[in-house]
Amino acid sequence: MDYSSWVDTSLDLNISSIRVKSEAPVDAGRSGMAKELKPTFMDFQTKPSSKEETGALVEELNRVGEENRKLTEMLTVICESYNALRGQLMDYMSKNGEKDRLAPSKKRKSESSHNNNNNIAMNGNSESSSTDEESSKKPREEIIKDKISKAYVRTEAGDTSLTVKDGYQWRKYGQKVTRDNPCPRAYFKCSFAPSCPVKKKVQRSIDDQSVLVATYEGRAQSSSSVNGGNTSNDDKSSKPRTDTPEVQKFLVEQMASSLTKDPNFTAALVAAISGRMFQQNNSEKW
DNA sequence: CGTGTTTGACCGGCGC
DNA sequence: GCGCCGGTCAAACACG
Repeated sequence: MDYSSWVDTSLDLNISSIRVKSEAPVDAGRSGMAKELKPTFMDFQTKPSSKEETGALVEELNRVGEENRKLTEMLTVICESYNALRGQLMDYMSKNGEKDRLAPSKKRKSESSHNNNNNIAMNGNSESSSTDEESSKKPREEIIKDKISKAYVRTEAGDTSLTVKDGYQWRKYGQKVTRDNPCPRAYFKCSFAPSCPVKKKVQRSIDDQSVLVATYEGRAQSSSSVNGGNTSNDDKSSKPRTDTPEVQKFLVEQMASSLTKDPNFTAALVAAISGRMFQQNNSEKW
């Protein structure tokens, strides 16, 4: 999936002060970043007084703080957009789910009945799939509460691991070869909190083995854990409390954490900031 | 040494 | 009741 096509990665950050020291003209058409940064570097060669230095550091601190604040705001917006998009997707899936439910299933009786129960209980929210083979031995009330959704993740060729990077922490507790798929199925528990009931199953698609099918089960308990791994199991009747500031903050922190750990994101961020600096330098000059 | 993974054993539901 | 099957447990192991 190409996320770059979804999100405009150009950052409107407050980085203008970075270029304050760079007064030397730069040939934007021909010079690269190394050339461009050279005047800034040279300026640091001249020794400022300690007062000036402190002022510069304070200014830098303020600038970084402002960047941090803007990034946080951006993440909040992204989070909200994500939730809105997910809602639309769920609506769409629920419409399609109606059709799927009418189709007869070759699965075992308990599984098909269970799926129907879930579809009803979840307002058609589960990602309906003819290959859905969820089985549950949970008490009735848990079945009603639990949500099941699927995610399809394409992996690189040669990647034999059953790891789906979804930004959450999982602990593998089992692996099993199932009857209808020669590829082993891995079982994960949410490791965010010991009491978190969310589980995940990951198995390669029997049709396309480069695709991992991740099945999310259950939902985080609202009291004991804020949101450990409930990635997409909410529905209209029981939306996650993303509207509370605490959860908003937690979600933002989670996303920031997972993003900053991603080298691709940091590289993109650096590129975006560099590009922005480059642009602003040019626009100031011209 | 703490944490996460692996893997065989075990358990419970279901069909026959 | 028995066997099959999916799911879970927990001891052993690997790793940083």
